[in-house]
Amino acid sequence: MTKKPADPANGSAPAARQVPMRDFSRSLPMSLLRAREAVMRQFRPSLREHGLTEQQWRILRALAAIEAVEVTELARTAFLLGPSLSRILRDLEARNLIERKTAKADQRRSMVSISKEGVKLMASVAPTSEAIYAQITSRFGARKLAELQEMLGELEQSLAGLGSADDTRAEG
Amino acid sequence: MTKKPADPANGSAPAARQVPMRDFSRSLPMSLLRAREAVMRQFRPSLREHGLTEQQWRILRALAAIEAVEVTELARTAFLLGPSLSRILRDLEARNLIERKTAKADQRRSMVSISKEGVKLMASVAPTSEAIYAQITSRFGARKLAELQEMLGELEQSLAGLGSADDTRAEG
DNA sequence: CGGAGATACTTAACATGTTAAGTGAATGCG
DNA sequence: CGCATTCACTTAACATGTTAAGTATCTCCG
Repeated sequence: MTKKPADPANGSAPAARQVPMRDFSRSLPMSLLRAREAVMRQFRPSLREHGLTEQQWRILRALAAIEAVEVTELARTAFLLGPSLSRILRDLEARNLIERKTAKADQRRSMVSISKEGVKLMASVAPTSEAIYAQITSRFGARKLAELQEMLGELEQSLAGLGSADDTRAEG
Repeated sequence: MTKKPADPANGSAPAARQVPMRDFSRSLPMSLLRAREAVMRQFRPSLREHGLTEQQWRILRALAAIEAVEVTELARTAFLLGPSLSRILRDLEARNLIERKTAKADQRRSMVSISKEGVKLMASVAPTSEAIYAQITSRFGARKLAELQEMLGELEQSLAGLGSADDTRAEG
């Protein structure tokens, strides 16, 4: 902030092209990000109408399939970090969409389950969500979709255990 | 919050399995999220050592290839929303990693470029970054990687123009 | 020329991502 | 038993994602 030259013809001219790298727009992380965004863009409006975020929806879906889970396992299932999950559960509980009980055997654990209201909300969202998914499948092709997911799974596998030894994140 | 029953044998018992849906852990968004996370986990530690976040690194890389860009085009290139970019540019400018000049012809536009310091930082990060990318490529297979990215691109294409007509997001 | 509308950002507000630290409860071991 | 360690979460702090609103500038048409 010492100076703010308005004259383009001086020493502070852009220092571009000095660090050759791959075209980052074609990097794997970018490809994955763009693809995921393209997919999520289809779902967000519908979720939004029901007052749900993508992550809240993930949690409800994870809970709908089971009786109750510990927070830690829910984090693994919904692929959320502990702190995010903690906040979201607090909000979902305030909205009476989920219920929490401390485990009898281990006072540290808290068992989370979906409430009747939560089930009702899910029931109202699920049809649209399934329809959108079906449309995506039909657009892209069911076979190609299966192939893609197969490759994504392989990618995940091939990188498992490469990062730092301590995986803070939720992964099976 | 009217009641908080501790007794499991009552009407508030978990209401699971009442909304049949696909196993969400196998949904496309989750597959993409997990795959991307597996990839990014490889890069984050290195970036972190250099005091950069993933997004800051994207911006620097986008800037390294050109003389200067408008903020809006940079958003498109780095695939960031305007508000995110606005904040990050403020911080990167404070750290003297980028420079900004108001465009002469149009006072609304601001031209962004990487600074000499920014170039130096990039030069110190790039080797590790490239090495990690090479390792990922080798682990997964160069051919498969190309295939995967091809499919991701096709997925993106097949969904283009499906969402709401007004695409706020940065996309070509 | 002048003001309505469009543009290019920026700010604001709220939710999540990410890492580190904190808290209370369980475990293991001397 | 006593206490250090581990465990299951929660809080805190900072950065980004996401949508809406605000600001300054520019365009264009009457």
